[in-house]
Amino acid sequence: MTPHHQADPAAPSLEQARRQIARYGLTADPQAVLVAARLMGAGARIGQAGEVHFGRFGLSTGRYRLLADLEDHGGEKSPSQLAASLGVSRATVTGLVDGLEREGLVARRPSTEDGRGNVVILTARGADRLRELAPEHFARMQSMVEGLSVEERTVFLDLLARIVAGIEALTED
Amino acid sequence: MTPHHQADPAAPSLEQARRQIARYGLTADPQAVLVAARLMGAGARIGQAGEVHFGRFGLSTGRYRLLADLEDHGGEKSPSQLAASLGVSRATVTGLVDGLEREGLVARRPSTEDGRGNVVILTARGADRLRELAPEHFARMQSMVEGLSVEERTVFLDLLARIVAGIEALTED
DNA sequence: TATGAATGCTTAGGTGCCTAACTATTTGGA
DNA sequence: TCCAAATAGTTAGGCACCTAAGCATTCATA
Repeated sequence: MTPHHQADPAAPSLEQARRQIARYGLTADPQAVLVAARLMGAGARIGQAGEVHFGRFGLSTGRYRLLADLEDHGGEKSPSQLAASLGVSRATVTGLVDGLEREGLVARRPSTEDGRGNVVILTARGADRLRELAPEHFARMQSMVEGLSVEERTVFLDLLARIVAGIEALTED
Repeated sequence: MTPHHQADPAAPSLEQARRQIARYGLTADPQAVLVAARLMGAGARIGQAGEVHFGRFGLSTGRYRLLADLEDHGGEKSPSQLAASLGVSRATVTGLVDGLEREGLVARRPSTEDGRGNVVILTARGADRLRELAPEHFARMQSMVEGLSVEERTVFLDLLARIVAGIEALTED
């Protein structure tokens, strides 16, 4: 490793934050900005790693979440409900269901109660897929946070929740 | 708020984690799995919020990062260098530069040293854009983490770095 | 010196996510 | 009762990201 090796793009330095703030004569706290920047970088990293992880099982993060949510609800749910519980738009659910249906992991049935509505059901093949990936999935999830003790994980959960609550500062107004 | 209001999709519960693990007779630690799941959810949330945030200034997260990186290096850098420091593929840089060039925020010039290479330069318009968005950008970044004290932020940075180091557990092998 | 390997960038095609607009159906109020 | 508003789902178009494959140019070496 040379003294000038490439810095981790997900981990901007405090110096960098200080420099950026100074350039425009602002008064923001460099440490606070650094935390925000690191979190954004970590978020991107985690997202990409998640796609690789679920890709092993022929799924994506979105498709896995839809499948798991379906299983958690007796294997049957409307697209609108799925959109609400996954926190994505209905259009995204349409796309996810299209892909999962193509692979036979879910199926669409017209709703018996509402002529406008559909119901997405988990097929046997879909349930199988979830069962097959579970051991490796949970093992890897667990090893990801193995660098922290139980106490540290508790602290982390608390701090993370409080920052997540602050995310709306980015979007509000 | 009703007693059965929709749970935050980014915040799965410990109960949910326990249930999923139990369903397949596994022995994973529910708390560890919860931390991993919450982090993945937070990552997605932050990513979306970032797009909204930068969208205010006619940019995206990727385009902002490219612009800021360019400014940090004297306003001139090759696509390959940009890809390395942003942590994305060269193909992605091509797309980002295409968009930024269309809006006149950067320009492409052939490299004088390497006939194969380009140099991306920050235009005056691009530097203006960065200067205009800086006050609001840093203010919002700061408010995002305002729920934490300085000491808590330090702890958070440490814990986050150690979990980020564990991300490769999701991808390795 | 000539040629194959490495490098720089773009293109093509895929996925996920979004918003906005469109169709079909249901619901509710004048 | 009837018609407008709300709701369910899809489609269309956009952006960011990826990998793989394609050119062009430069480098290294036989």
